[in-house]
Amino acid sequence: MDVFFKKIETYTKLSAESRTAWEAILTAKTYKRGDNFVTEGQAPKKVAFVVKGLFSQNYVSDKGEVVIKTFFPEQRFAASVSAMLSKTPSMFTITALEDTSVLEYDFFAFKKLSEQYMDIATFYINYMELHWIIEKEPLEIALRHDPAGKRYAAFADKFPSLIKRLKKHHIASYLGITPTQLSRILLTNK
Amino acid sequence: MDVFFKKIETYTKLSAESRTAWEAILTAKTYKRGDNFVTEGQAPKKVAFVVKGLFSQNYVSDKGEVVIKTFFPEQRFAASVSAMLSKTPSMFTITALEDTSVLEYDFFAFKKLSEQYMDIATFYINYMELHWIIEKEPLEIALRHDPAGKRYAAFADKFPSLIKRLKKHHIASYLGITPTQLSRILLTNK
DNA sequence: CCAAAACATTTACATTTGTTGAGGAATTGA
DNA sequence: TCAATTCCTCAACAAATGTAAATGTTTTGG
Repeated sequence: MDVFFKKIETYTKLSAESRTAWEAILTAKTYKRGDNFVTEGQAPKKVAFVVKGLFSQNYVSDKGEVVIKTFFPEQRFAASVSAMLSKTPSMFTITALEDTSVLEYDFFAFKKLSEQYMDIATFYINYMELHWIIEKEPLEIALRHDPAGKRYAAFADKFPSLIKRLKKHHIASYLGITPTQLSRILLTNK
Repeated sequence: MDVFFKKIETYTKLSAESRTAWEAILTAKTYKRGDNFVTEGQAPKKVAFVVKGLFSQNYVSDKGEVVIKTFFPEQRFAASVSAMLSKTPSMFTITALEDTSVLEYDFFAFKKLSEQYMDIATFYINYMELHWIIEKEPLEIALRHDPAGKRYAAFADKFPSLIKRLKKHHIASYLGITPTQLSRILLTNK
């Protein structure tokens, strides 16, 4: 539990009441490797803070190709946010790539807290600013402009430890290329 | 001015005080086609609500290739957000593709208002949720997975009026392809 | 209105990436 | 442990996209 609020406070300081209120909606859970936290087609309601382990958020095309959008390692908040916000079935599945223990909470309960406690609203704003804006802007350019080799180098540079934990085909799926192409890239960079 | 607050209220209802406070930091300005609202390398501070006209936000690579990340037509809020948030030089330029009239305000003055007035914080949250999460999630998948022809079709489908206003090379730049390739795609789809 | 600049298309060739299928290595779960 | 499964790499060929250069059209600013 401490690790949770310690992480929260990297976004903004929390009052004691806010902490207590948030604590009240937290539940500890574990997911075995291969388990889904969110399943495509269902309307999700929960956010999972990853204490230990690793989730991926992925889309499966009609042809069965898997495209990974994001990895959620330790201390990240995993959720299919746009599905919750629009209360529609999720286009993504969130899967445990490793045995994963989390602290879960109901997103709408959280939203209510954010309307009640200004510091929780501030957390939410700061979280979105960092992870949905600051981190995504360069990525959007790279996806349009950079060849996969360059995107791999950038990913490896930013998340060296993740690279070691991931299967190659997961990395390929995140880069939007086939395992074949990733093999070629790794050959070239050797 | 009315069109501004009318748009705001599509995100959340605003109290009279909030409106007055926000109104106080608004300035009307115009940009001729080709003018920059934000220039790469500078630390921007302002947000521009587009009343009439069209901006593009683009990145220029070291080789001089232009990659367009977003278009800001009427009633959108144009800004290089991550540069402002992190108070670093912008990696993007925001340019007027047409003669454009805007209502500008200082982003940090706005942030202060959002800490003071809960309804302005709610606007900011709702705005980010819609434009940075709900709209971006499918795009991120498409950029990784869909060939340019399919991305063109999706763009044309979602913004039919924009397609007519834009030069082909701007559309190509938004899709992350060359004008040559866009020509081929348009040939095929004919 | 007109000359200059910007834009769009096409062709030929190069590069990147995808597809399919095969073989061997690593991993896993009973 | 060990058989089954999953994973990785590689080869050969196919498709998508990039590059460069030529040409004709459109737009634009004076």
